[in-house]
Amino acid sequence: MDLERNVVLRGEAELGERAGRLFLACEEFACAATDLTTWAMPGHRERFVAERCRKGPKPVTHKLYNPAALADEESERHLVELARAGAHVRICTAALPHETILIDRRIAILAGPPERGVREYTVVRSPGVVKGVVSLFQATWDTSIDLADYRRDRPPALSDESLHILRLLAGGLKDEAAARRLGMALRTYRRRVAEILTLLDADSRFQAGLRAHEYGLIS
Amino acid sequence: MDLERNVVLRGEAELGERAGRLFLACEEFACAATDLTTWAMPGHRERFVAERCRKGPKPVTHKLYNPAALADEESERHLVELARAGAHVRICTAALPHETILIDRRIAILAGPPERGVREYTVVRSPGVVKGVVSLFQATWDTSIDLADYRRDRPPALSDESLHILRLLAGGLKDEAAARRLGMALRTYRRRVAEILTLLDADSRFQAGLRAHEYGLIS
DNA sequence: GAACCGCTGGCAGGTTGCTGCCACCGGCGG
DNA sequence: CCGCCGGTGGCAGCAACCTGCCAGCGGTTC
Repeated sequence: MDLERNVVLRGEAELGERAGRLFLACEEFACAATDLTTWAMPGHRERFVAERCRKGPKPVTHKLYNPAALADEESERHLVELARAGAHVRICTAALPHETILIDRRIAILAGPPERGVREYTVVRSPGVVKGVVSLFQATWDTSIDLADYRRDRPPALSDESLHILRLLAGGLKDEAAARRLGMALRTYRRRVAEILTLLDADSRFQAGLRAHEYGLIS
Repeated sequence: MDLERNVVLRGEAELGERAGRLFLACEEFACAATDLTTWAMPGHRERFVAERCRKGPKPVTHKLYNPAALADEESERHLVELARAGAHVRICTAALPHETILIDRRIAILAGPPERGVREYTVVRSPGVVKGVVSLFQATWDTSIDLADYRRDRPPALSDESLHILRLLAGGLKDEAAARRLGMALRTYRRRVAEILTLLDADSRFQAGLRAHEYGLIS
């Protein structure tokens, strides 16, 4: 294979099909993106993740995002769970110039702007180019801040529903009563509570109450 | 019996023996005191309370205390539990001139200053005197503030141990681990936590965490 | 010393909270 | 139409937490 020949893929579907296998058997994985929608690949990503879990040891993973990646509750929780699963996650306040994936420091995938709704992805193997991209990534990484540190100072973005649940918890309601109040099943309510605990980095409900007030989410 | 003849009792023991039965079968009970030590009657009070419970309906109870009555954790918890049991409790910021008990608006017991460690109690039945005392009590009561309102604005007085427990809870430790850390049994630890919840007026640990931070008891 | 008292801690049985599993449903794309 | 996917909710089993009961222990009083 000609390392100097770049391959251009159009759309996430093609990216998933043609480059998917690259994600499976790698030892080092790095990516940079403004938010989580970039590499979403609906219907593909989940399968990759599941398959990679089965395969063996997780790759060392570095993920770099703009603050937009934790603008809403769901995204933020996703990041937190990534970090909890062992990935290194950092937040970069400067706009990320080009969304990028790096695999084993050998392959780079650069995303272009969307054209007529479809984005182009360029797969680069050229050692010279990849080395340059890696070093740029590294520089950006070094000046970025760890997710945990970044999150420590600011309250998580919570949906109205989550805030409502916090108020019910603050009112001392049992799960049973609170769920009824919200017109949802007990199971779902507890799911919500668990998600909130995750966002608040709380190991117990006591801690959650503490943090909630600390962040001014209640009063 | 000559209603105008006052009876003077010396010491709490004599008070308990001679006046104890008065507490048992009353419908209305009111008392005013600076703190909880006043009418402690160690060894007697418990029996009265237990017996009165067995007897029948609780009397309507009004208790008036100085802020000193919630200076320490144990006293405050006692007041909270009184209130929870149905007693009306108010806090009077002015010094209570004379510690007083009123029974069914018919009998007044006034406590004098201690003499050689022993206090004198005067049991008054004179309708004129009692009426006057009742109206004075009523006036003081009216200008005093309900326990719940009084407590709402200020943090409860917590012992060092309780604060330590709060820190452990804030650290997200499980009861098991926290108890071990404190070198106490699980049962005792949970007792402590329950006591703290009572003082914080919390129905759940979430609420407790909230209040703890609200009162600035953590950071 | 004996009786008493408050506190402790073990135990047991209950409630509440947590979570993995799976069936179901509604929306969406093919 | 079908299949897929994300979200929901029932269920079951477990973990955590809550409490009443009681025996034991050390300190106080008589």
